[in-house]
Formats: sequence, C-alpha cells, structure tokens
Amino acid sequence: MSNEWVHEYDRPFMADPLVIVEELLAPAFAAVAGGDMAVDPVVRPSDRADAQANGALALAKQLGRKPREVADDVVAAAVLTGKATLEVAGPGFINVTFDEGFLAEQLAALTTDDRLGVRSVPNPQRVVVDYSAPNIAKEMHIGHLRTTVIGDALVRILGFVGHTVIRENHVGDWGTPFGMLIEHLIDLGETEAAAGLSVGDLDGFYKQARAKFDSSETFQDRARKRVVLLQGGDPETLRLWRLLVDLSMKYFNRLYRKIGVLLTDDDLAGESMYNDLLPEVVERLRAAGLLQQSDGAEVVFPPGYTNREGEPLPLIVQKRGGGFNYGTSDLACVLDRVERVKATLLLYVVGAPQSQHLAMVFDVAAMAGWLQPPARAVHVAFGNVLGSDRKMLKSREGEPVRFVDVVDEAIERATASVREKNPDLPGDEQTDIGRMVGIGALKYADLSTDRIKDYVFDWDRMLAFEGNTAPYLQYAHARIRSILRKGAEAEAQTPRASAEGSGPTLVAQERELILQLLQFDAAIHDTLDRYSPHRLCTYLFDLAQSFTSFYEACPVLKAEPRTRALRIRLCEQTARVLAQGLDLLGIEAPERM
RNA sequence: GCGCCCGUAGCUCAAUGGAUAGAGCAUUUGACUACGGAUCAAAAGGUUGGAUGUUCGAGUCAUCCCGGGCGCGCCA
Repeated sequence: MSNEWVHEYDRPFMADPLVIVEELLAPAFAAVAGGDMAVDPVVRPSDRADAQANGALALAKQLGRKPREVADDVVAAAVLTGKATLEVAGPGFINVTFDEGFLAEQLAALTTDDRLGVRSVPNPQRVVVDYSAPNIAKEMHIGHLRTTVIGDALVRILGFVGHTVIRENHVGDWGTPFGMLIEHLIDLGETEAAAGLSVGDLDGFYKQARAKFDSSETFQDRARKRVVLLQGGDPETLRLWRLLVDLSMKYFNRLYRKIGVLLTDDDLAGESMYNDLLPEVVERLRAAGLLQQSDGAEVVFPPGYTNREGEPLPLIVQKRGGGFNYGTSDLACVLDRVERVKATLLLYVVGAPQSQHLAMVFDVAAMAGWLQPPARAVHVAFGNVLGSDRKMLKSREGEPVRFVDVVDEAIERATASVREKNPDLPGDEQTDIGRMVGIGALKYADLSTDRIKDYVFDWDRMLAFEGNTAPYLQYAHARIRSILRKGAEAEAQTPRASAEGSGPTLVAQERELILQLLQFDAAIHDTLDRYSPHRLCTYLFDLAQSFTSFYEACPVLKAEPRTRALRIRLCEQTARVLAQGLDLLGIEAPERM
C-alpha cells in the first residue's frame, strides 16, 4: 500500500546522498532508455557499497537488452563528478561509492539544519488519528498500551513532517452498560463513588456493578430503565453520567500526563458525541438506496463479506427495535471526520481483531460517497501483547493486566537499576531518570516490533541496557552529552578549530556514521509510509550502534584539532538525531543516566 | 465451513522482488588505571513451516497444504 502523499516532498533541504544520487542518475537512465520510457534508478543502501542502484535490470528487460550492457551505458552517461563513483556489479547492479568531500559537505549542511535533514510534505493533509479509546468507568489494560503508544508516536511523526494532526480519543462513554453503572453510582452514593473512582478504582466499580446486574433482576430492571432515561436526555441522569465521565477522564488524563502522551480533554471525541448524527446516518444511507431490512434490522450489505452460512454479511445500522449500534456510530464518526473536521486521512489505531468490522464500515462509507478520494481511511492494526507462555498477557489472577500497574512497575524497576548503577547521583535525579528510562523502555518495547504481529512482553529484555532497547539508546545519548560537556570545558581554554577544508581521510567508522546520520529523513518517511514506528526504532538502534563503534575506534577530545572538530560535529549530530528520534517516539532522552 | 493475520538462528526480533537472509540476547574467545566497560571487536549458530508456480532473481508475489491466533448479524 503506497502512500502517495508521503512520497512527494518539498526539497528545501536534501541531505540524503542516496536521494541526490538517485536524482542525478535519473537523466542517465532516461538517456539510455530513449523515448519517454520512465525508469526509476532505484537507489538503496547496500552491504557491498555505500549504495546500489538496480534499475538497470528493469530497464534491460524493457529494452530487451543484456542487463550488464545497459548498466554500463547508464554509468557512461551518468555525471556524478565530485559526488560519487559508480561500478557495475553482479547481474547489472550499479554500486555507488560516495566521495569523501561530498559526504563532508552534506554533513556540514545537516548540522546547521534545524529539521535534521527531514523534509516536510508539500501538501500537508488534515489527519485524524483515532487512538487510545478507553472505556469510561473501566480500567485501562495492557491492550490500551499499544493503541496509546503507537497512536501517540504517529501523531508526533505526522506533525513533524508538516501534516495537521487532529488527535481523537474515541472513549467508550455511551451504550447499555451505563444503565447499570449509573444505578450503581446511585447505590454507592456520589461522594463514596467519587472517592473510589478518583483514586483509580475503576475495575472495582465496574465489577461491582456487573455483579449486581448479573445477580439481581430488580437491578437489571433499574439499569434498563436508566438506559432509556439516559438516551431520552433526562437531565438528572445526564448529570450522573457526566460525573462518571469526568471522574474517569481525570484518572485517564493523569495517566497520560505521567507517561507523556499528548491526549487531553480537548481531544475527547467519545461515542456520545455522535448521538445526534445517528438518525442522519441512517437517513442518508436510505436516501442513497443502500438500506435493506433484514431480520427486522436496517442494514447495509457491502459486497464481499459472508457469515457462517455463506450468506451476505450485513453492517447493522439500526437494530430491531430501533436502537443504533457501534456500526452506526462508527459511520457517524467517518462522516464527522470528513465533513466537519475536513480530514483527508483517517487513521484508526485499533486492534487487529476489528479489521473486518472496520473494513465494512469503510466500504459502506465509500458506497455512500462519504469516503471519497482524496479522503481515505486506514486501519493501523496491531497484534496482542503476549506473556512468556505465548498467550495473551494476563495477571496472576487471570485478569487483563492493568495499564497503570505496568507503568508503575516499569518505573520502579528502572529506578532500582539506575540507583544500583549510578549511586552517586542525587536521589531526585535518580527518580527522574528512572521514570524516563522505565517509561521509555515500556514504550520502546511496544514500538520496536512490527505492529501487526503479536509481541512477547518481557521485563528483563525491555529494561536491559544492551540490545534494541530504549535504555541502550538513552545511554548512547547520555554518553555523547557527557563527551560534549567535557569538550565544551576544554574549548573554553583552546578555541575549536574549523572542520572545513580538506581534512584527513575518513576512517571506516566515521564514514559509516555519516551515512547513517544522513538517512534520518529516509527513516522518518519510511516509517510513515507504512505507519510503522518500528522502522524508526530500527534506524535509531543502527545509528546508536554505528556511534558506539565509532566511539571505540575514534578518540574525540584527544584527536588533533581538525579531526577533533569533525568528530565533535559527529557527536553533536548523533545526539541531536537520537534525541529527536526518541522524542518522536514519545521517549525522553536524559542528559546523564 | 468461510475470511483475515502470523510462522525467519536455541530465544526475542529485522529484512520497500535484488548479490552470500541481518541484529540483539544467550554461548565461546578477545579488549579495561575508561573522552562513561551500562561498552566494543570477533566466532559459532538458517532447507526463512512444507510443496508447486510466476520471475533474470522469491523470506517477500500466486495457488495448495501444515501449524498458531483472531473474526464471522442486532456487545463495543
């Protein structure tokens, strides 16, 4: 699934040598192709050289010629003086080796660019990101971790490349459970209930209500009547409902702030918000001639879906008896986002099990003409969090693991390990660092694997200072900051030399690090192309590894002036990219740890 | 039964149809009075669940199997 909006860029700043070489190769390909044949050079990173272009193979096929000869012709026609040298290899690949001067120039440009080389999109979209979506008066569990963390990262990255991002927290604040919840609230007494809910005992509250509902017919009756009152707009019922919503949101907001998630009350777009739109949804579907009656319900049959019996599967928009359900509300949501919010890209950060439902909603919205190009919706699906037994992560009691408990334990564990490894730091700084490391580790564990797959939750692995983890990246960053602090002190005595001019030959580790730094832009856009934050994680980890290799092999502060200037520049730039990259993932980078 | 997703080293994971499938952990071997060793260098570890096919080229695409997970009409 290609993302055409993310593929077209402004080019006020082009740092990535791969992009530059690709552009320079394009005319050579065109010349060899002749006519108006369009062939992409396809330049990519390679283990065999700095980069590799393999477009000659496709071109050869089109021309009916031998691939290596075509590649030879392209190389002969290409003008890359001062930038790179080309060599034909293998079946017809063109290996690219960048000139050192070129790399140095690009690095210099990069270090003065406040966007770190990341291009912004020329045609910013209004993007709605639907994520987190807890249920009112119900505890957030581990499943909410994924949508919250992935959604928040996407919000940050989309914003960074220039899109207008509208966060929407589609909280579950409506429906039949509110009958029993409100009745339970009345039974408990408002003050009593408020006390319990404000300390976050949402689970207890919900379970007590549920237990009463399951065991008492009179309570069931009260709950049902209360639902009718709620939907009828009874003021007292609405007041009680509002109380439940407010208490829960206060609790959720506290959690969001604690872990650095951007959502606030301004982003609330709960199910209740779409109530007034529901009749309109049905009417408009009717007007469009899409509505059918089936078993007493008003339904739409999008083509291509079947039920157990192999019969067409409907999306129910009005239940037997006249009530609306979640399909209706999801359609209202699409309508609202397209028509009122005027969004052109709708991202749903929702678990994979809902893929069929969402696909049906999107199809119906498209059939009704509400979701028309350029507007479109994407289900950013994700898999489950598993325990070490490879089954859905559960607490010892067999219940879903509470979100807050996971956060607290992450912070606790990280703080303990910071205290142990850095006992000399002041206590409050240890606490602060422990929080950043713990939350970072938790988020990174979630973000660093392909979102569509299930992942195995493992405290020791995510909090390790080795491997593809947040602590490793944070440590690499802190280490660089330390060097730079020392460097700054030294400089106060002897001013820094310029890094310009023909310096000494780059050593392999310097070269590798420069190439990595120049690919931040590619990593960002690659991430957005698939809405997969793990691509950014992989990039940052590779960068950190390149840095530590460089660091072992290349003394910075002890180097002779010109080399030292270059190496300090590499340190500075690496620190900037690491900090920025982590920030885009919603992770803080401490100065020391 | 139908549909969707997943299956890659002992473990946890990468790999926009490109050469010899890469990392980390664990294992083994090196490098410490260090610009922060919370590290680095290296070794070993693979029939990419299986089989056909498409392609100059397949972990990737198609078809069919085998495993696992999740969905499949009035809950959200």
